[in-house]
Amino acid sequence: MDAHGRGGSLRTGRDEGKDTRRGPWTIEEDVILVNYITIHGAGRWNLLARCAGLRRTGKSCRLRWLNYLCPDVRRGNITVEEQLLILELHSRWGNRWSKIAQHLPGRTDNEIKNYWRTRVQKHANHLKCDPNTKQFKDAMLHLWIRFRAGSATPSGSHHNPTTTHQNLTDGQACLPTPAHSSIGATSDFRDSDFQGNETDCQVAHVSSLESWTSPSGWFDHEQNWGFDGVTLGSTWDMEEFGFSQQQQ
DNA sequence: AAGGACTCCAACCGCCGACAT
DNA sequence: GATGTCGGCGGTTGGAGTCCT
Repeated sequence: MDAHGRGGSLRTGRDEGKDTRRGPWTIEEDVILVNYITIHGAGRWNLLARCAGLRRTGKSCRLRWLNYLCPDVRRGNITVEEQLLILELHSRWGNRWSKIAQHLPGRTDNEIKNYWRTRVQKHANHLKCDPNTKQFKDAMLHLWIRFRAGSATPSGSHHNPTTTHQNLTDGQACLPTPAHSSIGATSDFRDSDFQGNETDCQVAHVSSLESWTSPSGWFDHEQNWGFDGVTLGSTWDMEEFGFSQQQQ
C-alpha cells in the first residue's frame, strides 16, 4: 500500500464526511454499482454513491462505470484499424482523449490514453520520430501492410468487405461494429514489429498498391481514409503514399 | 527457478467549466 | 456576483502480470 492509500484502504473522505474506500474495486462493489445503475440509471454520481451504499466517491463510481462496468465498453486488444485511427485523430486533436474516444465506439478515453502513452510513444521513441509525423504514420501503415501480407488479416478474421460507411456525421469515424471486432485477438503491432526497422520511419515501402484493400472497408473506392466525406488529412491519401514509394 | 526489468492498465489526483443556490 | 457542488477531462502513479537473463 502506498502513501496515497491505494490497495483498498480506507481514509476519511473530505466530501462525504465518512470513511471512503479507495483502491481496486471488489466484485461486491461492482455488483452494487451495476445493480443500482440498472435500476436508477447513471448520473448524479455523488448521490448515487451515497444511495447505493458504496463507500466511494462519486468520481470513483463514475470512473469505474465508464471505464469498466458499462456494457458498451469493449474489452480486448486495440485493433490495428483502431490504432491507425487513433494515430490520425491524435494528429488532429492532440491529447483530447475524450474527443478521440468518441470516434472509437466502446473504447474509453482512459484506454486510449493508456495505449498512447504505453505503446505509441514508446514506438515513436524507438523509431526516433514524433508520433504525429507523416513518417511515423507511414511506418505504421507499412507495418500494417506487412502484417496483412502475412497469413492473417490485422484484425483477426473479421474483415468484412461488405462493411459500408454508416450514416456518419461530419468527422465521424467509420469503424467496424463491435460484432465484427476481434475482442481478444492479438492484432496490434508489438515491439518486435519495430525492432531494427528505423528505416521504416523514413520511407514507407509499398510493393503493390494495386493489391491494397482496406482494413474492414476503411478506405473507400478512392482510397481515402475512412471518414465519410472527409479525407483525414492529406498525409494519409494514397497519392502521398505513392510519393513515399518514389523516395526509396 | 529466481529475481530484476519491463509493460500494461486501473484508479487516483488536480484542475476547470457548468450549474445551482 | 459570490460561493459551493458536481461532472468531466487530462496527467500521473503504482500494483500486477509478463518477459528476460
